[in-house]
Amino acid sequence: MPAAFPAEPQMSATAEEEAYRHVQRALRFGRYKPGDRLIPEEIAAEIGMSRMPVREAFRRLASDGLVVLRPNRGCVVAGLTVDELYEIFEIRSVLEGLAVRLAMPRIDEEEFEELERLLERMERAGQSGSSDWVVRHQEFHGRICALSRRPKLIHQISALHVVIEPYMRIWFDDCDKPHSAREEHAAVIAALRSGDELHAEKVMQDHILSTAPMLAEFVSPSR
Amino acid sequence: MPAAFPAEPQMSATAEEEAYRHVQRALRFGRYKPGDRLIPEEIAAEIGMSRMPVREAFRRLASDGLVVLRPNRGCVVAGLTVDELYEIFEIRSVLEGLAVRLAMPRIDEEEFEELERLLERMERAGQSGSSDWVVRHQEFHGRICALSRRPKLIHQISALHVVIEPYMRIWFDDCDKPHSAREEHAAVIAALRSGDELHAEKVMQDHILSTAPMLAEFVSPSR
DNA sequence: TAAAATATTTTTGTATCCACGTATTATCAA
DNA sequence: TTGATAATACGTGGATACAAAAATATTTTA
Repeated sequence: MPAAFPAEPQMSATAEEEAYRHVQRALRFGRYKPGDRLIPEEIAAEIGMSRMPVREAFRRLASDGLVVLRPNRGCVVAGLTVDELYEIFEIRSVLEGLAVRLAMPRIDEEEFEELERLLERMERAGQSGSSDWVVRHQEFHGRICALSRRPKLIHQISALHVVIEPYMRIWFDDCDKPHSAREEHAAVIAALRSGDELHAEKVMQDHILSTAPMLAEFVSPSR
Repeated sequence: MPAAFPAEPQMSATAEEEAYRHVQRALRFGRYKPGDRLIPEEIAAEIGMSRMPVREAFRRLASDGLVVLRPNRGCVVAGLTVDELYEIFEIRSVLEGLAVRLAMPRIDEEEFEELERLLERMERAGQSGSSDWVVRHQEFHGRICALSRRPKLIHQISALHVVIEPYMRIWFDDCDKPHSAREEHAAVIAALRSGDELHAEKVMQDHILSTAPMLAEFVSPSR
């Protein structure tokens, strides 16, 4: 089974890794809000370790764009402006488009059925209103990306999904109807089945770009 | 003047920043080779600081893919396999293609002339055989990306250029003839001038993908 | 009331210490 | 000799205490 996202839980080897996962998780689920200050001491105490590994984790989180580190001013939860959100969706559109193009030639029937199962799960999560939908949605996109067998590509796309996850949650909670997502994603599968790589790439690009405006209302006006 | 890469030198505010720049620079210029171990103590002594900021810098460098951090085994200079190199070029092709597409509508005559000047500089650096060519080449691509006015996009592309820089240097040193680069880059400018966004995007994509195979011979067989 | 001076809190970095994993070397048996 | 194994040196990951510098908050002064 190729690498996919969301990343499956994994025993954390080092303290830094634990701190990284801990804070990332909190950010993904929106436990910290944009602008919140993250105090190394507090977080260290929370997980039961010293400042050092937490500070190291901050560097990685900053690199991921989840957090902003300003000299002598500490660590603050990053918020996205509307422009930044659009930019991320533009980037996602070409990266996931590429993933689709590369994945296409090697998808077999079994994998198509897997994708359809994932679509089903996403649909069910959506109807039950649980914000599990966001995870299922990531799972669906992650599965397709995984089929490209491009580790770096998968990693980059995954990182972008993490950044937008909090906004996806707010969005989904606010408009709980399963909206047009079902058809859009079904169309992606259909395009994959078509055998036309460039067409499938385009469909994925359009799908991603079409969701950006819907989300845009829910970004924090911060920054 | 919009942000571009290579990043212009900047007073390092923190020790971590200094360590980060120091090691990144060494890696870009190939002072450390893939597989080399980086010992925090040594590097700290080299710059005149303690281990902590160096360790933090390592996390960022690892996040950039310049270095591999394995638990209890420390920090090792990352090397690219041929597959990874190709993957990076695939990613570059769609990201820089996107940058071109977005930049196109807002390029004015002045900026075209600037690009032509940069092309000229690159050409001269190539003829003089100085490995300055690599920097000029980055400058050219960086300028075009900058015109897209997408900070995150620029940042991501820049990070990829840093990763491939050592290989570009080896490549250039080994085949010092100015090869077909001149025409390729002139074609990019021409495509930008054409006013056809999708065509320009395609030209940039093809340009980038065409250089990958030439470089592929020079990747370390390490990993 | 506004500006200046002072105190406080945070952040950043240093120095030092220790437990533990890894790698290397030396030792010993086949 | 050669291969396995034990001893050792080294580096890593982490803790902790401390100092300097910067930012922030508070008080004093004009």
